[in-house]
Amino acid sequence: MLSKACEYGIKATVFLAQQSKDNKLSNVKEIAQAIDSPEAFTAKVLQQLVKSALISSVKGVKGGFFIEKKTLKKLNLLQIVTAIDGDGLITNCMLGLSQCSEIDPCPVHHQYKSIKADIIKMLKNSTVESLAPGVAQRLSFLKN
Amino acid sequence: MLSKACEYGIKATVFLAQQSKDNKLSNVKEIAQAIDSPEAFTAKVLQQLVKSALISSVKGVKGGFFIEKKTLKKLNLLQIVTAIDGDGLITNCMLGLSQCSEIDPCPVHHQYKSIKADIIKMLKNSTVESLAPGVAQRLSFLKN
DNA sequence: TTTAAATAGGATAAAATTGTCCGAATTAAA
DNA sequence: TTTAATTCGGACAATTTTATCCTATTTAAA
Repeated sequence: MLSKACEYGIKATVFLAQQSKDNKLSNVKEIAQAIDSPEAFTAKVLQQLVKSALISSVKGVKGGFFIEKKTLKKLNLLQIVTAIDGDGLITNCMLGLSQCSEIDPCPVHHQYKSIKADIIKMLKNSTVESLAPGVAQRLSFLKN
Repeated sequence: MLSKACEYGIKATVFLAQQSKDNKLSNVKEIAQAIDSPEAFTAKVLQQLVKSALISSVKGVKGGFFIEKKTLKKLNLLQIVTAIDGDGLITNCMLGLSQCSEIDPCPVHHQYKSIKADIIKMLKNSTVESLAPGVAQRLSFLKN
């Protein structure tokens, strides 16, 4: 469903949402530890998210990553997924047909349509701000 | 969501369901053409499905693949997905946590739960026998 | 001004997935 | 009985994804 890069990206961003509420910066090492991910690979993913302007970074000593207050209000998982994995989740046919549509559907097009809509709705409704408190209160987890 | 191998496996099986109703065998070349897939790779997938006993094969001249009448009645997409991709779709957490459960959930566990259930239900309800007629009548397609 | 901590970015490596090739075994038909 | 069409199985190759490493750049603080 989601690539590893995307999984890390989501977890990192939810972690950052937590920290950013307290105006804290987090560096790659802290983030990778918090979400139990490979440090260097996570760094690449974070760079991608910075380039996509979903998160922000400060270079140099005492630098790190954070999410702008303004961004925090609106940032949802669909934005992260799209930034990292592209829009395949939205556009791809379940059976991989390059042209699968209402008119020329694959055999499961109609059944899959509503599921895909639910996935997108779920991702869009999941703002990182709404997910962060659960993690802070240890009601949900970013690692085992 | 599904691997390429799995996509080919599903399409091949739906095609075979069609042919098997007329007691026709199909060889790899025919199948690969019908579903627009790489021949040698498709052969591997078909071998996997034979080993899993979801489809059958006849070796030698005039040989090929087919689905037993008995099997045809019950064969659904979940069986094919599980045979090729394993049970990851059923067991995996959306964020890749190795231990994600009702008690120790990831941040999207509860939201994803019902979607996952819908996907599984959809796959289980999609028997190849139910999908084949649409393809035969050109109401749905296995390739563009 | 020097040092050290941090992000940025490029090159490379490892692993997984996707895809190809070839020879062995099987079997219908010439 | 030979031939040719076919599945089967192993080895290999290409591509993509995942992951690591190293150097450059930035910048706060000693």
